[in-house]
Amino acid sequence: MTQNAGASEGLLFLTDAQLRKGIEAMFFAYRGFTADPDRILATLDYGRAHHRAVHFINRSPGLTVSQLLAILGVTKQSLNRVLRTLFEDGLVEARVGKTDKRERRLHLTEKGSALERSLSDAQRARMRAAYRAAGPQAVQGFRMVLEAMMDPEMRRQYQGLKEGEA
Amino acid sequence: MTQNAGASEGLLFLTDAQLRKGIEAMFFAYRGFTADPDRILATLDYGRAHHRAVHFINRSPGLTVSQLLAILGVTKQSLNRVLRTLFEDGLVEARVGKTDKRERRLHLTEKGSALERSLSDAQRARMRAAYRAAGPQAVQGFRMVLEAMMDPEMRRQYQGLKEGEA
DNA sequence: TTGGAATGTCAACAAGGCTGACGTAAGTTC
DNA sequence: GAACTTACGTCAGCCTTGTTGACATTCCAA
Repeated sequence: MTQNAGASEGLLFLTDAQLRKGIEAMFFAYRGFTADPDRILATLDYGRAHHRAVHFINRSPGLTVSQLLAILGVTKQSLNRVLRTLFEDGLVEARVGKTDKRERRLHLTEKGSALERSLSDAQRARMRAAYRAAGPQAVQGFRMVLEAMMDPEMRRQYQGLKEGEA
Repeated sequence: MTQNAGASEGLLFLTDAQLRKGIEAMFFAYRGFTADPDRILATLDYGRAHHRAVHFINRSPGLTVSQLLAILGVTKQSLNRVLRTLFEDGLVEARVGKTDKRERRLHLTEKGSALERSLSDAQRARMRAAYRAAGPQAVQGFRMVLEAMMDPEMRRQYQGLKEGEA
């Protein structure tokens, strides 16, 4: 079991135990991944749903409600509840679409941007630390495996902004 | 901002855009990660909470309620709701501790094992596919980054069964 | 003009978190 | 042996975030 590598191709290490280890790694790491933003959000009476909305509005300013819906994969009723509080609290504003007036283009206000920054700063700090600890090689692999794990539709969303600036 | 790489050591690639890409990778990949079990669970009227419980009971048969509590990081009331249905449905059984009779050692029944297998088969299949697509190198890195992303306490849980067989 | 798309909204419900309070059995300590 | 603590369960109530179903409005497009 120790190192029965070198079998054929590169499928060697795919024992059930190895795979289970990967599964648990996802589980525990995701907890860490959300822990810092969660702490900030809790003090502000927001939840992860707000975080996600703010994140993607920041990523793609001017996106429409239905685009956001597709990214988040929730029902419009669910999203609307969240968006409403973000409007009310002045974190997000909606501008009527120029060509199609039915659309509501979503943008962060200054206040919304500030929250987004504080959340993503925290999350980036952890990500940065993990990257540093693991090294450049590892980061490549990390991204490759995660990308391969996505549903094709989500992979498209992920690559949407592509290497826009990455 | 474009490519101010090559700075010092290996921190070169840690632009905010790169980090954000990593953050989104986690988000979208986690969705894929849970998608297959979720589908199975839905048909059985169970949820992720049940999955998690079953997973860790399978991993460490005979663990106590408080150990499970520590791993899952939820309140006992919350866990109990889930455990109760698992008892009622005959998926999990509790045996009184030998040395300490206050403890309830948790075990999967045959039925519980069957569910666990069906869930983890699905999840492993996806993990296996992702690993294959990404290659051996990548898997190493994937695990390293995830591990570095965990809270120390969780990392201990993760390493608890350590390379028990991995 | 008519159908469908984009959006919002009301209502009701469920899962799965949480807190607080209380109870019981069984170890542990003095 | 009394008193404290631990392991666990339970009742009650609350919150967030997801769901379905139904219905209304506005506007684009054929």
